[in-house]
Amino acid sequence: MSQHGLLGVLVSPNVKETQLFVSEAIMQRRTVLAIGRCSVHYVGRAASKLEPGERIVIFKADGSLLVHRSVGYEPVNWMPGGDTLVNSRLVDEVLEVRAIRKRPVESVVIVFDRLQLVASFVLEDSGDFSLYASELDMQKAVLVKPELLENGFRPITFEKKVEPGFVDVFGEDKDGNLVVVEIKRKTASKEAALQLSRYIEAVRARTSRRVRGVLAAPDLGKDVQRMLVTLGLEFRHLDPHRCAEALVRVESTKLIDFFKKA
Amino acid sequence: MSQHGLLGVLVSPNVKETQLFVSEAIMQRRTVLAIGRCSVHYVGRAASKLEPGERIVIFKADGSLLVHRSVGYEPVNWMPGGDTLVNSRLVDEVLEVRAIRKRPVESVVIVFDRLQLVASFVLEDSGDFSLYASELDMQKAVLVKPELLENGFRPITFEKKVEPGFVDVFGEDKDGNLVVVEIKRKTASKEAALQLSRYIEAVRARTSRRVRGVLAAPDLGKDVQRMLVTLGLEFRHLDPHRCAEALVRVESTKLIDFFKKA
DNA sequence: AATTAAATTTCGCCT
DNA sequence: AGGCGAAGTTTAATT
Repeated sequence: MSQHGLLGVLVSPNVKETQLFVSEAIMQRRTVLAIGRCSVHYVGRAASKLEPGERIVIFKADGSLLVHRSVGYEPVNWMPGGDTLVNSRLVDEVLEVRAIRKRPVESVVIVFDRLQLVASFVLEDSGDFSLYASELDMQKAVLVKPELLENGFRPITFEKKVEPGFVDVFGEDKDGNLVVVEIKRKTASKEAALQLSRYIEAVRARTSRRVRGVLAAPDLGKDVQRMLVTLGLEFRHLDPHRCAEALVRVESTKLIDFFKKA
Repeated sequence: MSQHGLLGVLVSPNVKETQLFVSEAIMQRRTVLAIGRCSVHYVGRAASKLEPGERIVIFKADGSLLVHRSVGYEPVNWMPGGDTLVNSRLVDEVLEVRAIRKRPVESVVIVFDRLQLVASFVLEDSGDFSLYASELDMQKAVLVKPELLENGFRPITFEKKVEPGFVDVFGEDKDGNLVVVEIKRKTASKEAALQLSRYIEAVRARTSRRVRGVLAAPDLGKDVQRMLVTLGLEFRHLDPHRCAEALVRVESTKLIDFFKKA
């Protein structure tokens, strides 16, 4: 296993030693943390200017960059990774770090005049990240546990291409009727109802069987219930959290098998 | 001025001293940085699990929290600030940090079993942040420099309510025709064209004068040019960057005066 | 409080 | 490479 962990720390360094430290660390594709007083200029899709102040700056191995202020979940300035090039230099007693990328063409320039803490790392991180109950996960939950939607429901396919777009889940109910299911992980809007209605028409054009349309979501938006009645569609409550629970109870191997045969 | 800057650093601390350090720093509303091996569990609007690995974790003064992996601009886990409560405790030789908030009810639990660097700060940051060339700024740019849109254009109002929605800019051209302008800061879509078309109809219903519709954007989406021709509308190239430049050249005082009389 | 529109949205998937 | 839609989207503005 290659070297990893904390590789170097500078406490209250001067600008010159910081430049040497940072330029080497970035060249070596390490993660660099810099806390200090800086100003930031961004030009690209828009343009922004951040006056001097103390911030946390992170330079990652993929070229991505984050500038964080003392409050707020979102970075005040940033640069996505990928084709971003980062380099640093000394200019008149200050440290200037430039990050530039093309497509879209944009650049972030950070100028430090005082540093409080600078560190570099190689983060060893192979841990899996799994997210449950996205819209896709809700589809899967209905497939592996159809009673979440309705008793006796038997799914046939999912993400099936029908002309106007995609049907989330397609199946049969206990009486043998075709069922088209549109799943939303948030409050379903009128657009969702109209979308489902278009699907239904496309399906009905290809069969003489009775076709039911079910909008499955945790909630219904304003006036959508009325619209569903008008369109001859049904609403079914579907809770993202219960979908997540249903998925957790299924071993991933079984889930993989299910989707292989689906 | 109150105490600020770097308040404490721990290099490769054990879990116990980290818990003491972190709990005190969070209580004092300081910014805390922790780099170490951890796992993360999130439950709330969705649910996620992050297996152990080395990450950068930031706890901010407002309760917000970020977990960053070695690559990628976005945090793998996070918590917005506001009503978030953060606390930490020792559990079986590991450090557990919990962040909980209501509305929406969600929680992030981070478990550290090894730390590489821990630090706390008070970030002194009063520097202004200004962003140029948002869609609103593009409207302003056209108002203070109408020739950005077209020679002889004279703006009358902006964000004027017309029935189907809002008109971005409303004015007259050099021949005295009414001009309705819809501004988009990105590639204009068909929807933008239809939106403008609806505006135009609403305006025409209230006047006998000739009414021109201009869609101003940096670019046109697929087939939108054809749609504009069909709808009898015009396209005008409008560059966000040039709008930003135009705004920079206008002193903020003059801009304020302009909008007061507008 | 709820709905809509924008975001330097990002990110994925499909055409 | 471009377009469409989802996101633990977030955020701000407006009804």
